[in-house]
Amino acid sequence: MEPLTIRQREILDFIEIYSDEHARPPAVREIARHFRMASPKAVTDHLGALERKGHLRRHAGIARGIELTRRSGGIPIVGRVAAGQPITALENLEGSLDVGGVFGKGECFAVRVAGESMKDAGIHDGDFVIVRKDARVEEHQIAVAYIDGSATVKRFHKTASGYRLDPENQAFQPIHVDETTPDFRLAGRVVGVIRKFD
Amino acid sequence: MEPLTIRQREILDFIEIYSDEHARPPAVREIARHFRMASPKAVTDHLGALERKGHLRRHAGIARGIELTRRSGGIPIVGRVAAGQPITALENLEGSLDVGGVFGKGECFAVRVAGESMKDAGIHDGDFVIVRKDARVEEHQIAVAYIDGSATVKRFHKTASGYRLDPENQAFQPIHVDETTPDFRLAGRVVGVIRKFD
DNA sequence: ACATATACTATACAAATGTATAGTCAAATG
DNA sequence: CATTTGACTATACATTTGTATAGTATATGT
Repeated sequence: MEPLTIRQREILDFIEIYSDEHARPPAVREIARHFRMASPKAVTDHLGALERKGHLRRHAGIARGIELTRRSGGIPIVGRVAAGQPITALENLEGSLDVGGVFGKGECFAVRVAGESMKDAGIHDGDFVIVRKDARVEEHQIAVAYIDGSATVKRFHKTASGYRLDPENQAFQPIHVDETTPDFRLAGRVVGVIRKFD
Repeated sequence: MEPLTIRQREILDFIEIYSDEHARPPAVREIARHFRMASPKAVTDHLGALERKGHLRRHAGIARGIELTRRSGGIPIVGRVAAGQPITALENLEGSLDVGGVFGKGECFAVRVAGESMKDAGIHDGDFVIVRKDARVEEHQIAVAYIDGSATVKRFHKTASGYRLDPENQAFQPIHVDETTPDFRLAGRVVGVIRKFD
């Protein structure tokens, strides 16, 4: 997707925040007022660029006819991850979860948990963990890591030689990560859990 | 809260559905068109009534200035429940949880769990359980019940003399409910759990 | 040097939209 | 039976709002 200019980013952010706060999109002149622009044309030029780059759709003639294309269907659910593919590869998508704003505004995705290796943290087989890509993972926080083609949920620690990924279940062993570990990457921090009954 | 007439309910429903589908509220004349009304005044009369009854707020002079008061912040969070008060009494509200559409469209609320009596079901202290008021509670499902002024999360069973509410933790005892139990009521079925980290 | 894109100002116009006045009809209410 | 309320029609008006034309200035790439 074509990159945004700084100004376009600012305006897109404003539209998102305004939409959240007011439950309706802003009017062209409200955007202009916020950025102290003297002419509505300045805004429509930006809206045209943002529409061309695929970030929003405009409905001609109707008041506040700005429709954001992202946020429309919730966050993607990532399932089992095939070797070598990035964790958010479209091939792995199993649907989406409309979680509203519970888990903040960062870019999130959900992973369906397989197995009971985190049961003492209250994370069970079939649960969805919500992962924030932009959040830094600090010592002792729960994270999703990507090791040699498969995703795993574990508690994160730094060690002398690299990292240690602790399960929360005595029946499982910690995973030690160092320079020799093939294809290790942190996907993001776990910011929540969702379980659905029936 | 003052009850709505059939027509007012229809119009409120339309505004909610339209807002979901378009990510903006409808215009007065769009509502009129949908209901084949010849005058916008018919709609503003209804909007006035809906505003008076607390279901929406209008912002004078601005296009599509209808703000729904319910869905504006997600589902309500109910905390500790004082004796004799209904579980959704305004006095008990501790905020709200914007859960989007994950748990369906029925009327939901969230209860913050206190204690570990359901830990074997993966429901822990501090978790939010999502309760659907309109869902029937069947044998062996998890439900929120309201007993003599306090809310509790338990697994539900019918017995010869009434009901049994089972904890999912051996350290706790089942609760037996019969005709002598004061003020027993099922609040709704638990359709999900949410846990937030940090 | 020239074309192109970004980022605007200034002004104008028409359509979309909120709101109001005046009145009708029927059902509910005291 | 008079009054109120709900649910409208018909019409009008002012504001809000999207959109367009014309033009300026700056930076970027060819």
